[in-house]
Amino acid sequence: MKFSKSFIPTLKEVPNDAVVTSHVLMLRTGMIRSLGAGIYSFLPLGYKVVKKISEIIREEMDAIGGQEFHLPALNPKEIWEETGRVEAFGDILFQIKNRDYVLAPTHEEIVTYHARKALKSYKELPQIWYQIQTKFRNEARPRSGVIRGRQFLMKDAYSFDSSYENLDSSYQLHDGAYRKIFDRCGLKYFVVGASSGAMGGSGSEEFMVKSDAGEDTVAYCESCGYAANVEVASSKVSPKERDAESKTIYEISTPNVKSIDELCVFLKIDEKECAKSRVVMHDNKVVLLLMLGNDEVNETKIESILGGTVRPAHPEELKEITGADAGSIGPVGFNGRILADLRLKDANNLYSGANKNDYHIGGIDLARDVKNIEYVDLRIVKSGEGCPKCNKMLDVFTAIELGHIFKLGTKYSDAMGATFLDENGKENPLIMGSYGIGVDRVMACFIEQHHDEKGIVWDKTLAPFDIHLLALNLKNQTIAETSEKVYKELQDAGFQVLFDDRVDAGAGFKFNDADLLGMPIQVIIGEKKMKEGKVEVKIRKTDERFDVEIEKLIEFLKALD
RNA sequence: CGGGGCGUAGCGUAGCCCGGUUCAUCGCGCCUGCUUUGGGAGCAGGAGGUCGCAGGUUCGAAUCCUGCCGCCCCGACCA
Repeated sequence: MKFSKSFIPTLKEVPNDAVVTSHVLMLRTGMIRSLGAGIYSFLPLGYKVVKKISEIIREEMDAIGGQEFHLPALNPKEIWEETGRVEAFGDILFQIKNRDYVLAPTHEEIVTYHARKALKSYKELPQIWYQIQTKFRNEARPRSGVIRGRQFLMKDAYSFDSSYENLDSSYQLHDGAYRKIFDRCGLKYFVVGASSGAMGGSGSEEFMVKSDAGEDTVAYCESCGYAANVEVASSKVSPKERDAESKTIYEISTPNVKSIDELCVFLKIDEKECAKSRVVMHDNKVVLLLMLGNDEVNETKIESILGGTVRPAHPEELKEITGADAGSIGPVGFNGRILADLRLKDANNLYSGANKNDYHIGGIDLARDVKNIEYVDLRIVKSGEGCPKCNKMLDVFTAIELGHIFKLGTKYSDAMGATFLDENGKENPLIMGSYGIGVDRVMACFIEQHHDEKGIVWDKTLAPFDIHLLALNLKNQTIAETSEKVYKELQDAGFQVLFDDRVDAGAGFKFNDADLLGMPIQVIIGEKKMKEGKVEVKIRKTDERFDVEIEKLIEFLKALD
């Protein structure tokens, strides 16, 4: 492809409304343009990458027996009503105004619709159906470029099995295929076990990539691979040690002391000697949560312990229940259910609120002074704490979800009456799995992981072109002729070449564009090396440069692979 | 959906508080010509604008007021 004839609108300046690196670079390299919030056009260069990713996905899906479909994005609403998901999706589901259609945000209903009509016998199972297709979700707040859009490309796959054991193997096949896909794409990722949530079913895993642009927070252990959403993650932290002797309980006047930090300063004590109280309402009942020092409460953990939703008590409620305002509340004399974090188990000589404004209590022995206390894991895991599996250091960071695999079970086949006849002629619901990959996210994540201050650094696998050929001064006849010849030879040798043949662009301009676009190899033809019958080969990733005789160029480049 | 910010040429911006002969600024890009060609070139000339939209205040609005639309960020949400 000749640059002069291509539509590759690179930008020198960073567009105003891009913040995330991958978004900035996708705009600057002319791979995408925005059409509205969360809606992007893929330009030729960007679409080349999309096609490369799609091809890798196809190969790996085909390798596990997947069959590619192309299902409509425009769906009759009544099919979605069969599973109750019009309601479940709510505002996320785009609905067509002048006909009863919806724009599909995923395709469980549609594959189940076809399966119910066509799959009748256990002999036809298992089936793996997939497609690479545009999905629509009316996100309240699209962000981070292509990472969270209202329209996006997704590979979605669905498996149909005759038993849960067979579902397990379909699921394992996908797990393997996903690892191959992300490996081949050159992504550094990790796998997080997740609860399947409202999707239903018995198990699921998320394929995640570490990124500041991420929307999930995960705890990850580099050394053993432990990974968990911070909502459910635990860690090894030392509990408050029990002193040999318990002091007697005593009240302290602590005017205007509200926070644990203020209390520590005021009393000249360590935060590990303090028990922090938080009061929440659950099912109209009061629950006091007790944490060591400044440990933070994990809302998700409480909700799974208590069941149902929990909200913080209002200031008025606090006053009524405890007799004090936030900052002076404590477990001693508290009338209600008390949950304490495991770190506080049977601790003594603690300081906490006195349930009386401007007073705290010292010398608390939880075993002695507080009755009916339940010890559970309530903490939010922090970076640097011990991995629950191997005790090495945990890292806590945000991550982007690239892929998700679910064991669905019979949620959709039950709702829609998709059944098959087993060996005994008995009718059973199809047992399903569902498996998704965000194709544009793969692209964005690759860029997040593979760039430097000059631009993108592609690997050969996903690069839009293998080689960026730069002819520096095309007004020089020799260079013009040589570069044209080299361009042909490289293509004949099977390389995909982007040939910067722009006559009026200066050398520096071309170098910078080449570094920005980031093809793995640059072949530079200029007067300097030309005199010796040589061209320069530059490796984008390492900035290594080689002077190569023109006749030996192809041979040299092939050896690089 | 709550909070914040922004909207001036393709991109990035100045002007807005304090309305009027700096009122539409500057840089990049674009077009023409010449020069230049190993790290985002130089000179000369040129094109490009309903100042997001609608209303209002005023003799006069990019500037003040109201409403709407759009975009970005934080949060909530996220099968």
